[in-house]
Amino acid sequence: MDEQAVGRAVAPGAPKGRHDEVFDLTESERAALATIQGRPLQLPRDYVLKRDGAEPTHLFVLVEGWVASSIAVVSGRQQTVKIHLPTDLLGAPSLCVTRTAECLTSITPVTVRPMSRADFMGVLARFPRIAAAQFLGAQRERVVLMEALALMGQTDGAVRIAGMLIDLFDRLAALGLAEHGTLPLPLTQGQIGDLVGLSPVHVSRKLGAMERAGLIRRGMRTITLLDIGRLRAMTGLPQHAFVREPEWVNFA
Amino acid sequence: MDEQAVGRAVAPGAPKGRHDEVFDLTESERAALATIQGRPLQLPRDYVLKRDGAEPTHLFVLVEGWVASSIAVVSGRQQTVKIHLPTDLLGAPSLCVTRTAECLTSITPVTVRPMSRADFMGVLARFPRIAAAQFLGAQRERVVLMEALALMGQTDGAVRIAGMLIDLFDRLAALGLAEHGTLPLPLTQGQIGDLVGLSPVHVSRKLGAMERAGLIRRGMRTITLLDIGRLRAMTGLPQHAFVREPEWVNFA
DNA sequence: CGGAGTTTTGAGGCTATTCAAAGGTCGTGG
DNA sequence: CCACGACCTTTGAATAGCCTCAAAACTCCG
Repeated sequence: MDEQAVGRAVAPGAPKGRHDEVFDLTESERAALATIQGRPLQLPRDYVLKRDGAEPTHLFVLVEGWVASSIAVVSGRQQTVKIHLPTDLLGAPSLCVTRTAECLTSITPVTVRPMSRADFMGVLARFPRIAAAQFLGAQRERVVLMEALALMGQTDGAVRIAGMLIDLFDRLAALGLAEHGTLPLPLTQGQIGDLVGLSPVHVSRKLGAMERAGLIRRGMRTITLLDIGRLRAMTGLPQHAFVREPEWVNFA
Repeated sequence: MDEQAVGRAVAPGAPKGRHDEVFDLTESERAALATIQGRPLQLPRDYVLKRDGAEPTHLFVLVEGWVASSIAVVSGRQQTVKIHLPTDLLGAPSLCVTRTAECLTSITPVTVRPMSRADFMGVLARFPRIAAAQFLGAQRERVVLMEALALMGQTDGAVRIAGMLIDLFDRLAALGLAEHGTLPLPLTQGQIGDLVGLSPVHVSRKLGAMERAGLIRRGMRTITLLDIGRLRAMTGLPQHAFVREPEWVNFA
């Protein structure tokens, strides 16, 4: 029933992206989102897009590459709370505070398009469907964070690594960037440690053990999940179906 | 310049609450939120308001009492991801999924008002300021979760307990329910363990050590923070100022 | 007063950490 | 093109933090 969608042309200035996740947007909605985005910016690896403590004047749309969002705690340690992938909106959590809560750092070379917070909120005010989609998108991020917190608090290192791999696999697969269980993994073991709350040394040990157990196979900056079902079962978390065009949302 | 607000009467059906956190709402906005809420429901302690896996057909506004939101992981363990306090909106994260992600359980006897998700989304569609406020409120929850995740992943048990106490204190103080560092704490040590990712036994040891160190004093179902500054410094996290009536949000 | 649930304390074991050093990989400059 | 240096990964050994099991003391409520 959706066959014609396959060949549907996408207007050049208004690409289909994360904003269409909940509702199929109209041309004018898509155009509004496109016009408030600045020119694409290319940035090298390990570039700090936004330092925590700064004033959150604008957001970014991630076009290409990976970006880590992290929070510094006591004694020089930091937790990476999210790996952002292409089409993600960067910096939204800090809209609610006067000084940025998270530090955004590129993991790979990246392309981003900046967007002023005033322009973004203006679009939300004028387009109720976009506002609803962004509200539900923020709730989705809450669910992801809640489950990450559950793994961090209640499970051991191997399970947390499994959870991270499953999360990245699902999101990359949705972007068409992971096939047959193989995904790019441009993270050092230290960066994986920041993500799952382990020391680099222990990440090395656990990855080695998981490879010997036949759960994964490691390549150069890639990793293959050999038993996705078993990795998912290790976490004990459900695989969520996210809402699309819910019938309980109506716009007069 | 806001003097007259002090004596402003509040319409009985439309109390000032969490929804006014970002913007001072108009009477019609407040009325719209009030009319979609069902009759107050009184529920006993340890009552499951919403089991994870169910269909998320409605939300609750918490009027009175404490409610835990938790997620079950492998092997019978569960992580409490948030303690909800009066005026909180319950169940919003699950709006984005087809089966509820979190389990809501009352910690104390509670009063809640149910609200259908369709009615709630209808109000968001009709009132852009409410939609913007809810969007920013969801981002605020993201920041709170990100910081909880950072503590869970990177710090030891004493720091995580300190973070939990500071969070509860700040939120209870904003409600006028904590004075001079003393707050009600109707949680068992097992429930605290679910919240900070420790066993009940270890919670007991750490609380004892913190009391001996002069950081806290324990009463019957209350706790007194004797050195809030030091407890806050232990976490290494900033004390956020959340936005109120930001000048970068305009409604035509 | 009795009983269920909660808190405290002790002992032993497991997970993960730190420190340390060796081996690999990659990019860069000679 | 090779050699070097920086960074990353792996492995070992000793230690710290937390868990489980277990039992005793306490609290609260019926």
